Amino acid sequence: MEKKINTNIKVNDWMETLSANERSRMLDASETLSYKRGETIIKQGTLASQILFVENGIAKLNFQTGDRDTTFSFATNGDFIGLMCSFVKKRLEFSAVAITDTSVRIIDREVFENLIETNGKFAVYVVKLMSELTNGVVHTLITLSHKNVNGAVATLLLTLSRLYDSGKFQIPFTRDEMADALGYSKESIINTLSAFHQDKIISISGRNLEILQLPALLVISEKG
Amino acid sequence: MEKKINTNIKVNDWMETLSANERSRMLDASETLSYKRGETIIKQGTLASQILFVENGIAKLNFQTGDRDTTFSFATNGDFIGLMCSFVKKRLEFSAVAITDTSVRIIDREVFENLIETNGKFAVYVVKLMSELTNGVVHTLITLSHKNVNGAVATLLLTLSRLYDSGKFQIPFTRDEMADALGYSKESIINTLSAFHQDKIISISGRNLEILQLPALLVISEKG
DNA sequence: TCTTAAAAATGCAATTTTACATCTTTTATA
DNA sequence: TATAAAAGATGTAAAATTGCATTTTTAAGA
Repeated sequence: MEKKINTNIKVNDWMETLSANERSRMLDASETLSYKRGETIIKQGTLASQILFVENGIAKLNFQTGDRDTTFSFATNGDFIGLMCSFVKKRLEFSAVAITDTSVRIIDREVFENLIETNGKFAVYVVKLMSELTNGVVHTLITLSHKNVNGAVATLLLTLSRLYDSGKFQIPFTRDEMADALGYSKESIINTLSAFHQDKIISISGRNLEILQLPALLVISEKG
Repeated sequence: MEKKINTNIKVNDWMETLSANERSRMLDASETLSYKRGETIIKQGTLASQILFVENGIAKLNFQTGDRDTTFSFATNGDFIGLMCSFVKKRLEFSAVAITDTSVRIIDREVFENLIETNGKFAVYVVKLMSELTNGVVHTLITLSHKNVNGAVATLLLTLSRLYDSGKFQIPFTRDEMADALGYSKESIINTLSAFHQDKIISISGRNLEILQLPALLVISEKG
């Protein structure tokens, strides 16, 4: 397993700041668990006692407010899951749900924090990574709030397409969940998807989606 | 000046993780500058070579996308300005503008990073602080995207009221800037403020605002 | 496989938000 | 203080979005 990790460029990045000894200390304080598509990896409100790392698969990060469950970010191969929000005082304020079958390395937070405390290079790496991640999320959320439904939906579809690395995939959300993630009503989402379908920009049937005209979708995402 | 810092509880918090020696190293690599209301403290696109800390006053954090300038967070006495976004690779992706007369301690990023690298306690403190800040921003932005104009405006007014610690203050935004910060049109903002005024929930004249019915505003902020 | 509940689709009316035109007020500065 | 430019206000029509009612489709469990 360790060998597999080392073949992944994204992983190498942070592993390299750790000594062999530290590396095994972290791995010893961790385990890899597998999650089926749709399974909850970690739930908002639980103690923030673990750091999660995607070895394989895709997870979505949800923020619960009231009765809504809003997806605000994703994590895929080689990403920490919500690292920028993982060091809160008491309880986690986000959930993570597998949107494909996903294997996750679960690292003890105590050990992770101890590495931050004792390995300066690692600490700086983590701080920089968190900064980049936060920047990305803020950028996404603000951009989204200035788009209309078409733009928002197009953007989400493109994001998913990049995650799945394919123009053809199963949408990991109900229309209702997309509505919550994008801040629109369920009907607006449905109408928009239907319109895209009728305009032959996408082909959609239930959750099965295929992007037919990538350029058009890109324009809508930009201008919308 | 140092004495003044130490009387501030919020500041003590992080200063305490530093030794006297480290403290003076950081202070030696810093200077305090004063900004008039409206002055730009740091501009998006400049090299991310400084860490900013508010000694006194209030600053707003803006994110520029296209031609819009969207306020996504604030920093006040004892806060670092946009710490969660300050460690990006190259250039800053946010601006900071003083919204009251503000004195800012400007710390060299090299030195700050060096302290993270060499003082584990400080590193852990910074990581936790960044996590809390990111959580707050994400929460704010998501909540906002699920509100209507009334709710969004009410929420912003309440946030400002808390920052100024008063029910009576000058709005530090043009109506246009509020529109960008909240993701609505200028006219929607103007109409909403006028409606609040007519309903005697607030009293507004130009930028001079007074909250007349705090409970009503709280309800609108919640439900809207 | 059948049954049933959840999800998706659709049409339409109601509501919210925007966009535009116009006018007034404020602010900055010459 | 005069003047121009920016900001604010207002009304109305157009556009976007929501909410509701109803029907169809899909997916899960018995």
